[in-house]
Amino acid sequence: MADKTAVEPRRDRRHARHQATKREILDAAWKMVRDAGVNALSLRALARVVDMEPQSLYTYFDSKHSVYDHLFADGNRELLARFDRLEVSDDRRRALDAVARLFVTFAAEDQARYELLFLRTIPDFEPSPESYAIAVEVFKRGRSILTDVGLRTLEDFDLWTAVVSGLSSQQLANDPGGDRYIRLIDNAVAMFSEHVFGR
Amino acid sequence: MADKTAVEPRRDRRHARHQATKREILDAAWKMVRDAGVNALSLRALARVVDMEPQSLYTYFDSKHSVYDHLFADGNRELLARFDRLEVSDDRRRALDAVARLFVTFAAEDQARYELLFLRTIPDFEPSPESYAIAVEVFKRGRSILTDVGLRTLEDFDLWTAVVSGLSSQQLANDPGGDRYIRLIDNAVAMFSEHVFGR
DNA sequence: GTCTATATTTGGATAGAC
DNA sequence: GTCTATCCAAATATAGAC
Repeated sequence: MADKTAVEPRRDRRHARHQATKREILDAAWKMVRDAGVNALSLRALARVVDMEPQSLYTYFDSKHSVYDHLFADGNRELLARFDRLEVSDDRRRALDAVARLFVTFAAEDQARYELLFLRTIPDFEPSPESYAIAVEVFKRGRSILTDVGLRTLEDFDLWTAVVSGLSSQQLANDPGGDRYIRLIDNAVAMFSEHVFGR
Repeated sequence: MADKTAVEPRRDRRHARHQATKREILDAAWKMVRDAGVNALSLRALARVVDMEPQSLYTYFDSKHSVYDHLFADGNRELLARFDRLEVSDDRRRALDAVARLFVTFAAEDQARYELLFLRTIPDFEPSPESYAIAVEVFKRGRSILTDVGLRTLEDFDLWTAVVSGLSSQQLANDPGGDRYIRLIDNAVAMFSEHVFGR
């Protein structure tokens, strides 16, 4: 496929244009789900926002679920990128704190994204294998950081994810836009760390 | 209102019949949301199940949101009842364990109910004041148990709810029907208890 | 209290012209 | 790639007969 684009530059530009429009549609979709909730997304409304007829969206997406699928991939790519940018401290407590903060912040930023990525709230939607693969990468990356700082058993890892996702979901549910639970990260990490590693 | 029913017994029976049908509809609604997710509830489908025309449901509920509202109240009443049945041990660790187990079990039993009660996942739905009052009662009851066992600050309470809701949401998301996170309750309670109260 | 009839809106999706 | 035209199904909700 890469050779073709070298031979036919017009293809390239056409492709780029296509991708740009697709991106524009997805950005609009993000705005919609953020404003009204993941389950309030409709193709008609989406088309209106990007100033198209609803039918034209099918040039870019096979179905509504395909739009969701791209959002799902988007979100996971963003989270993965943040993990990749993370500098993991040698100090265990610092490292754990950074990971927790990264995740809870990511979650708290966007309720809709959190729902889409971590809860199964859209009837009949499940990510395509390609999109799911990104989510698996995210999981692996998170897990490997924690293994590096000394978290050895699955049980400890599960306890960790429970604490971090608990802070995230409580933040979103009880203090959206605030920092009531974000402020607890330090405390929570101390609790976890002391329990698993001792003082 | 109570005097009226005393004077007109027929009213009583009519009322009882009405309530029974209403209950039947709500039970069917529970089954639907459990099977297909909270957002997949439709009045048409609901009517089909209870063998009615969709329009007849309006005799019992003002709107679809009113159905959701009754489910919301149902769920909270059930949780409240379980709290009321709970015998709180004098031993702190035992008491905390019982509360955590009560909640996580309640959550794990029914994904849809959890979503309805604790996540905001239905576009535009919010509980009526009357239904919300029950949720507040639940909160108060949980909070008072924890205060009784020595949990004094809001911060500690928030940390507690984060841990418990974290176990719940992870159980539902990553091991529905299983006990991967339920098995961690003991461990999690130990962690929390040691951190807040010391050994 | 339940029905028929119907209004109204909205939704996802396809065919085919340009 | 975008449009017009259109389909079809489903949704919530109301009016009025029985």
